[in-house]
Amino acid sequence: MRPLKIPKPTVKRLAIYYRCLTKLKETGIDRTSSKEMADALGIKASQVRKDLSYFGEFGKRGVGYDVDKLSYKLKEILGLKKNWNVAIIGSGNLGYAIANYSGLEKNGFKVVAAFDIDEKKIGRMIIPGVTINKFSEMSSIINENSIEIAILTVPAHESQNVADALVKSGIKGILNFTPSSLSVPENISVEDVDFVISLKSLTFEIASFNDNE
Amino acid sequence: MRPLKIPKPTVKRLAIYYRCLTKLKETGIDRTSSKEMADALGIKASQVRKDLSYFGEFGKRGVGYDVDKLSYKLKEILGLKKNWNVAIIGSGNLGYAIANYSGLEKNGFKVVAAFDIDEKKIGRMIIPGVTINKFSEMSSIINENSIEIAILTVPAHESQNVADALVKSGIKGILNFTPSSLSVPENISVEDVDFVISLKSLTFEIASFNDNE
DNA sequence: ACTTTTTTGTGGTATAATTAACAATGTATA
DNA sequence: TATACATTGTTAATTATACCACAAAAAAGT
Repeated sequence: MRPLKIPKPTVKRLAIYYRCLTKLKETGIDRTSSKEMADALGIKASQVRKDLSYFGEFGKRGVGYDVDKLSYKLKEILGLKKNWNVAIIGSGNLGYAIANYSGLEKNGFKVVAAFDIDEKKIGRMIIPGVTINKFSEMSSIINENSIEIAILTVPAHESQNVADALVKSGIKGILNFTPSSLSVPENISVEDVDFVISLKSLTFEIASFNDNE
Repeated sequence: MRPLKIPKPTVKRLAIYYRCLTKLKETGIDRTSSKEMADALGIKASQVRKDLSYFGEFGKRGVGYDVDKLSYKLKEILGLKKNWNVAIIGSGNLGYAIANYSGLEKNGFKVVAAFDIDEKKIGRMIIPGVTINKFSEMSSIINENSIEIAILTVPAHESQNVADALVKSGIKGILNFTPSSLSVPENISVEDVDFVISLKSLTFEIASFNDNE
């Protein structure tokens, strides 16, 4: 039982600290400080310490943090001590690209199933060893493979229906690449990844910068 | 010259309202309200009104908003009245998937150039009519085609170097798909899209939910 | 042993974002 | 025309997040 309410931005940063520590480890550095990490990430040292303080005391005053130890703690906090089986729902270009992204395996996420509605794609492999299945088999395959996370890359107009089916199949979290706001029960987590929205934030900033010069 | 400081979350939501209005338009609805939009998006009506109020008065009291008019206003605010030329930097799976994503063209973003370091890829087409070029040609091609936005999908260890080159080439904004915090001059906008971080937010939530039950 | 330097963890403060509340305004209708 | 209802724009209140400042602790130097 952990502290009840952790700010969302804090969670995102914890994942970023974890990545930062992994990089330090690779570089052979085994001790760091809140300042060093903060500078590398373009944030304030106090922010780093505050974020960590929600979960315990991981450093030594006057010294800093042991890279290995802090890294392990964050791994634990983020739920990354186990490997996660994920399914790709919608095996178009984007689904394919994500399934083949090396960062997934490297971070403990294993693509163990893929689905599509297109008859032509059924039976093909999305990554070596993982064939694309029909939606009708989704529920059973998700259960048989203990898949807890779905990566949703279907067309927008199908997203809510598919999400409903996923929830019924017992999925715990959805990484939503579709441009729809999904409604799901409150015990199901959804994370939206919407790069068109990000592009438009970009155009807003570029356009207003020009306006203001 | 517009109101100086608009909250970042507001900008993101403006883009979401714009999409919501586009959908309403397609459905043939020509009038809406802050409540209707808010409910569709799972937020509060007062949030919608507050966000819009930074830019003017677009509705009629007692009545609501004209879908067409508000949609046009948001298009204007977001800098979407013009079409934007974008370049794909790094033509791997992800770059390919993004270049071929129909949502880009639909929203006024045109992929007019692509780049890669891999000799085998140079000369191939990333989308019909757009061939992949060497990095060495980046600067001239960006200038000749008035490209203001770069979509960065190179491997992490190259991202800062490439970003520096992009800035030198006169790019205005970078959509950063790499897991690095880029440092750029303050007149350059960067938007990070990092779905591994989002995945880890998911595992955090799923794991802590289990802990707390 | 004492002083200086470093850096953490944290309580309090400042800033930012969201939400509520309501007067102002427009529509519908009896 | 008067009354009830709907919905905006905006100010005020609340909540959330980020930042600062400093005591506590550890190490290093004198």
